[in-house]
Parts: sequence; C-alpha cells; structure tokens
Amino acid sequence: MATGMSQIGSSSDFGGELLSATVRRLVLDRIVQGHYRPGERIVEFKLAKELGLSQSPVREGLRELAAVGIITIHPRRGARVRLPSAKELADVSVVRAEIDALAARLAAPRIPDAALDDLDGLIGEMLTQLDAGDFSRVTAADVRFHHLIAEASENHALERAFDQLAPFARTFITLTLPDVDVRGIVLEHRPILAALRARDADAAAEAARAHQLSVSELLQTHFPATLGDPFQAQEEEAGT
Amino acid sequence: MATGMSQIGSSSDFGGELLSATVRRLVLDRIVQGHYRPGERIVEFKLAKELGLSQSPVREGLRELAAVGIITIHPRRGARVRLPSAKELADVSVVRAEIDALAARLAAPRIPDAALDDLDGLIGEMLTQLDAGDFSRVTAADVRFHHLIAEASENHALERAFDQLAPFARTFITLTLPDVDVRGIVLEHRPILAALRARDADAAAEAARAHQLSVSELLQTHFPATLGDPFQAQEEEAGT
DNA sequence: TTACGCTCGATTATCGAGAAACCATCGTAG
DNA sequence: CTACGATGGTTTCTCGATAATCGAGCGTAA
Repeated sequence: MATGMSQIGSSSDFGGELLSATVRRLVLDRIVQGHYRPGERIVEFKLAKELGLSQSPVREGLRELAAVGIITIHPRRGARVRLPSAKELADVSVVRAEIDALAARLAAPRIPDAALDDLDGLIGEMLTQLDAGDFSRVTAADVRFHHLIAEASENHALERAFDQLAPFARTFITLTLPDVDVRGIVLEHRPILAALRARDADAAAEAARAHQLSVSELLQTHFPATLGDPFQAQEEEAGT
Repeated sequence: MATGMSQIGSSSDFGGELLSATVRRLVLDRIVQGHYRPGERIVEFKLAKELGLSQSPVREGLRELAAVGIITIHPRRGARVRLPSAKELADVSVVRAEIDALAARLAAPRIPDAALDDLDGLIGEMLTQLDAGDFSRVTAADVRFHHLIAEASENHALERAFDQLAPFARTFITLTLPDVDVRGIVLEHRPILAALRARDADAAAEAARAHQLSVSELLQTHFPATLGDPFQAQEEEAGT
C-alpha cells in the first residue's frame, strides 16, 4: 500500500496521549468513514508497520475498541470490523429506549440551564448538518445530545452504559440514511428538550423512550426480514 | 523463568486460554476475595514477576478489567483497584432495575422451560451457599441467575449491558454482607421466577425491577451519608 | 472424484529490554 | 522557616524479536 508513512508521528499526534489511544481513534475514524469495511480484517502487524510503530500499542488500541464492541477479536484469529446486523441495531435501540428514558427522568430535575441551551444548539446543529449533507456530523451532534442528558443524570453507571451503546448510532445512520426520513427523527429531539425545560421528568422519559422506539421501528420497517446479513469475511482490499 | 515457577503455569491453567484472560480472572478473584483492597495500586511489573510472565499479558488483562470498570487506569500512573462508592453502587442498582426489568419482560414469552428449572436450581444454590457461609458462591449464583434471564431475552445488546453492570453485584455483597438480611434479598428471586413461569411479562418486569430497587434502598439505608469516596472515577474516554 | 493428512506461509501471543515519564526526596535560596 | 528547583528511583510505555498457532494449499490414498 502506501509508502510507509508514519501518520502518527506527524499528522495526528495529541498532547501527552498514549499511542494506544491514538490508534483507537484512528481506527474508529477509519471505520466510521468507511475506509475499513464491515467484516474486513484488521491485521495488527500490518497496521503497526503502516503507522510506523510496534505491535503493542496497536494491539492495545484494538482491544479497547473490542471492549466497546466496535470490532470483534477472536483469540489467535485476529480482529475484524464488526457491522452489527439489523437485528442487533434494533436490539440496541430497545435497550437505549430504557437507558435514555431513565437518563431523561433523572436529568429533568437537575440539568443546568446552560446545558439546556447546549441541547438546543445541538438540535440546530443536527438540522444544519443534515441540510449540508454531512451525516457524520449529524450523528456526532446526536450522540453529544444524548450524552449530555446522560451526563446530567449524574449517574455514572448510566453514563457508562450509554457510552457503550452510543457508537451504534453511527452505524444506524450510515446504514439507513439514503432513503429514510432522518429529519423526522431529528425533530423528535425537540419534545425531549421541551420536557426537560419544563422539568417534567415523566414527560422527558416518555419522549426519550418514544424517540428510541421510533428508531427501532424504523429499522424493522427498513430491514423487514433481512436479518441474515451478518458478517462476511471480505478479503478484498481495494479501498476507496 | 522465575524460580517459583509461576502460579499460572501450574495451578490455574485453562485449556487454550490466553494468558491475559487468566490474569484477568486471577486479579478479579483477588479483588473479590479482598486480597487487593480498594484503592490499592496494582503494579503490572511486580505482578508480572510474581506470576512468572512478562508485562504484556498482565498489562492486557488489567486493561480488560479497566474496560469493565473494575479497576481504573490513568496514563503513566498505573492501575488501582476501584471500589465503587456507595453512591455508585446505588447508581448501578438503579440502572440494573431498568435493564433487568427489560430483560425479564423480553424473556417471559420465550425462555425455555429447561432454563426455568435452572433458575429454580440457582435460587436453591444461593440459599445453600448462604447457609454454608460462602458468599462468593452466593454472588456467583446470583449473577448466573440474572444472566440467564438476560440471555433468554435474546437481545445481545441487553446481555452486554448486563455483563457490564453485573460485576458490581459482587462488591455489593462483599460490602454489606456482615449485617444485612441477605436472605431476604435472595428470596426476592422467587417472584421473578414465578412470573416467568406464568409467562407474565409485566409481572416479571416489575418483580425484577423491585428486586434491584430494594437492593438500591438497602444500600442507601446502610450507607446513609455518602460513604467516603476517596477516589472518584474519572473517565478519560473521549467519545468523539 | 473425494477425503484425509501434511507442510508451509502468515499472523498472533508472548517475551525481555530500553527509553520516557512520573513521584518523592533532598538541597538550596530567599 | 518556607518555597522552589534539581536529582534519583520506580514504573509505565514502547520497541524489536521469538515462539506458538491458525488456515490454506498441495499431494496422496481409497
């Protein structure tokens, strides 16, 4: 492939950050941007050589991604990008319906006004980026929106649970964006915000739950019985 | 090649298991059994020497534990056992109330009869081990009980979320077991099982939620004021 | 032709050592 | 006496290399 450039040392070197963290972010970006395709194998040895560093940090970074469920690692068989099946995405939505509902309920009485304004801004950001066609930023804003609520719940376990599930949202959008009414989904954030502003815990919880459940429904509408599409071993390397 | 010839190689060597996995289990056991105290530092170098292997597997095992939240790792500052504060345990219970309720609801219509019998057996196991005074096995059976339900939900995301929270149950018992009516808590499993047997999703969900909430209450009763949380969990995870 | 066993290339898992970073202690200046 | 800077020991983080393991392809036998 490319001549052995060490992207790490020059381009994306963060402050005192660990190399494993850098690798983690880099691989995650590549997955999100589609450079690494679902099911594609990631060879730590090759990646290490490409980035100009040894296996250890690469290995660690991949493990961390595996811990969050972005990729799968089988002992002595290496790592593969894991594209969740439609069923799995629907599963995530169902769980998030409960998680997000709880988060909204807990956040309602205690979320600061400043955060509420931030939420407002994030909805605007989603709409703007939606018009601009930058779906990657749409999901980014979406994740930040919901994360902010989870954070405001002041329940650390809840926040962690959320963080574990959030990355799947990206996959969801990437999968469905072509023909789906994303705008409708985005607009569903407004009732959540409104309920939070009103400090109405029950209403906020319900709005949040409804939001996730509609995502879940959308998935089932879009992939009626296409559940047999899990992971295919793709050795093709002709990256776009 | 240490003279002591390594506990790993002889005592607890599993089939084709990775050394990192062995380390993970060993450290987890030590934490549960109180050998490693909360807040205590775990030096990977020393641990590696003690076990007669190199740092790499130890390091990986510790990272995996950190990913689940059992210990905390700060870059270049090492790993510390993290005993969750009472508040945090209560937080976990609140989240598990929702998770377990959802699991029970989904499991009710589809859990196999054989699994129901297993659940029955596990309740018996808990009571037996409780009388025997082996609290470690009590928690083990408890975790298996709830995990079985999560598994029966056939929702993989749910199962993962559960697995992330489950380890805290051990801490809970270890913390509270001296003076608390553990038997009462254990007996609360029966209504859950009964509802599942009756295939009553709503009842099962409610029983499961009630069970976790009573755990949560117990914690707040036992640690009225926010128990000293010497070390606050700090996430260095940047989602975006 | 099909199935089995074997060898070979490729990749992971582990090792041991070196360099960088952190924490604590001590010494000195104000 | 207090505050600041240098110094040393300890531990992490990274590296390069070795050993173990997996999957595929080839050849041979029934």
